[in-house]
Amino acid sequence: MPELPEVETLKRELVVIIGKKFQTASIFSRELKNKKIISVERRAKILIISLDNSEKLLVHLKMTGQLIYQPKKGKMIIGGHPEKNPFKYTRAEFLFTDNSKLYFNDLRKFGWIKLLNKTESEKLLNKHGVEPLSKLFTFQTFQNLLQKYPNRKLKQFLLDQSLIAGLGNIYVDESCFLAKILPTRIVKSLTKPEQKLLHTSIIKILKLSISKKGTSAKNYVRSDGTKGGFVPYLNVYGRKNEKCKRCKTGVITKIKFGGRGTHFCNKCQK
DNA sequence: GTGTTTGTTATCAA
DNA sequence: CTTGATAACAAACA
Repeated sequence: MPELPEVETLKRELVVIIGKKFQTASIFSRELKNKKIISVERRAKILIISLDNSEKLLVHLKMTGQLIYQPKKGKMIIGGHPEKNPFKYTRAEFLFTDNSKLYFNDLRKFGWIKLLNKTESEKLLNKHGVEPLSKLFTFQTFQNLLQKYPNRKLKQFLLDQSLIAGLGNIYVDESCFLAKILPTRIVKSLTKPEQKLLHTSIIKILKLSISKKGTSAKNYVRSDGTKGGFVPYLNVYGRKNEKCKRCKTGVITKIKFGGRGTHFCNKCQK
């Protein structure tokens, strides 16, 4: 599930396409032809590819999207295996004038690519809340948000993209684990030390995952098709019935909560 | 055939 | 206004 660290990884890897010019494209072909890419950025879980005419390609991978860059003579390795070309689930492909390519694959078709002008893209991006890795995400900011929605369940609060941008199911569960707080808690029940710990835990877990190039739990892969390296560092997600790495006595419990798979240690998260 | 997986939006209800 | 629940989208997998 591409969340902030996964999209951030792609953003950093895709600096290679900055300066390239579109030769052909399977979507928006007329609009993109001969346009040059001037930047690649990220906001929330959205990748932003800016063009030299102030329009932007916005990419959301949703659950199973992939963005794969193929250098001129590069070989494609997907999930450790050489992949047939073209991919089975390619939804769009872009050819640059130097014959390198960018593929957008998406098995479940929830992902999207939009070509928007400045106003439209700003409107869409501004719906999102604070970037948790920006310096705007201070403890004060976090506390103000918590106070604004006292009756929400913690997990629903953290998943709300309009409040804090970029957390998804994996990193919400992992952040709560680090902070030793149950995701099922009501926001207003958090003590100030818990709020503080949760705030730093969110930042810590996101940074750590980015340093490992994200979590390849299912379909997510890096821009060269290889997997991210964060799975061994997961403490709760995908570890149902396994022993807690921290307290060594608890068991990772998985429940359905707010319609989502929710993981926590039944001993050391309170 | 059934349930599960999840990001986001829409819709309805209390 | 807040919150919560459900469906919708879609396809694979157990």
